[in-house]
Amino acid sequence: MTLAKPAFPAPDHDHRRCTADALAHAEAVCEQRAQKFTPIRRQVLGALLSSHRPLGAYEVIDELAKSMARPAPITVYRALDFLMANGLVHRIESRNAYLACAAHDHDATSAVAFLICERCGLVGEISSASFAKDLNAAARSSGFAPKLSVVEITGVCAHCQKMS
Amino acid sequence: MTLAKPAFPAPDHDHRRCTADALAHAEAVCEQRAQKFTPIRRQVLGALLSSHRPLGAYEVIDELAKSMARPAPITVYRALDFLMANGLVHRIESRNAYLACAAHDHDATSAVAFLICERCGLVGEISSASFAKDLNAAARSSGFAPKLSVVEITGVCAHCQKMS
DNA sequence: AAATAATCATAAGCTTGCTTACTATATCTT
DNA sequence: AAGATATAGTAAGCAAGCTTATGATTATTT
Repeated sequence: MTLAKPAFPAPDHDHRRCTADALAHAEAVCEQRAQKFTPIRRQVLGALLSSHRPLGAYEVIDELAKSMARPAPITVYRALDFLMANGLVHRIESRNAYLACAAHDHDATSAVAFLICERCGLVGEISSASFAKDLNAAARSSGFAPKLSVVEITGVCAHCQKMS
Repeated sequence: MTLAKPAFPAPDHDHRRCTADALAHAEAVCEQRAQKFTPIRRQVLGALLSSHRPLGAYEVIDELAKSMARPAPITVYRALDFLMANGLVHRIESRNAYLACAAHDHDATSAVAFLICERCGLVGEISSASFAKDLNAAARSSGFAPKLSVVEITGVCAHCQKMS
């Protein structure tokens, strides 16, 4: 069992830096692929990066409205589509919400599992090659050819456990 | 790796019986818990059992409308809540849809993974103790206390693979 | 029989997620 | 400079998921 990262956003982490890193990473990815990291795209990613919580599309709109003219839904959806296509944003299916990708290293193909804290709402990513293998093996054993896996685990994060 | 069941609904399975079994099981569960298996609850479960596809709430309404006065959304939601609370129906988060539980044997706590065929739309359940263990272990290794896992795997079922 | 609790019906409405259609602007290519 | 392409803005709207509020029924308890 090999875990990629500490996974869950610690309450005392350097969020300033974490945001800056993510934006820098996004820039790098876009440049590398000759994709344009336009102002709205940057702003939408910025909105998502402002917390480690998944935001619904309308929450993103609200967030952006604080610093610019309220964007139309379509504008935000286009940006979200772009960011997802480039692996910079994940969609959390169980919430119909979007989350800035925190793991700047996982390849697009490997399965990612999300840890969603039901207390604070923060979400961590774990990308364990081992459970993905097991999962796919279990699926295949009944003749099923797996493509895309959604793994979302709700529970209580380490920090919130201490608080109780 | 121990699989509980063949998992995916075969195209030629005895659906008549499969429906009857599920209804009988629901009746038994409700009686055992002194819960009332009322007509609407039965009908909603029946609607879901009519296919092995997850149905949205409004699809359930449409289905029921065929054999009775069109029920209001609230009526269906109440029945769905009841059925889910008693483990007779699952919610497929990635589809905002509901599925009659096909595995009448898994305990409420054990993780269930859904196999969703993107061709025929049918959904199978696998309840593998082994991957659940791995999943939980991976989560716990970062101090996270997992409660509810959503595992939804999209792909192509054995039957649809043969058809291509 | 009366009171309590559970269930269901009726009616209305809100929110969110997402789309279609069209125009304008910027960027890149030739 | 002209045309093509990608991106974004404007305006409008739809559909689905779900809720609130209230009153009627039915069952259960006392």
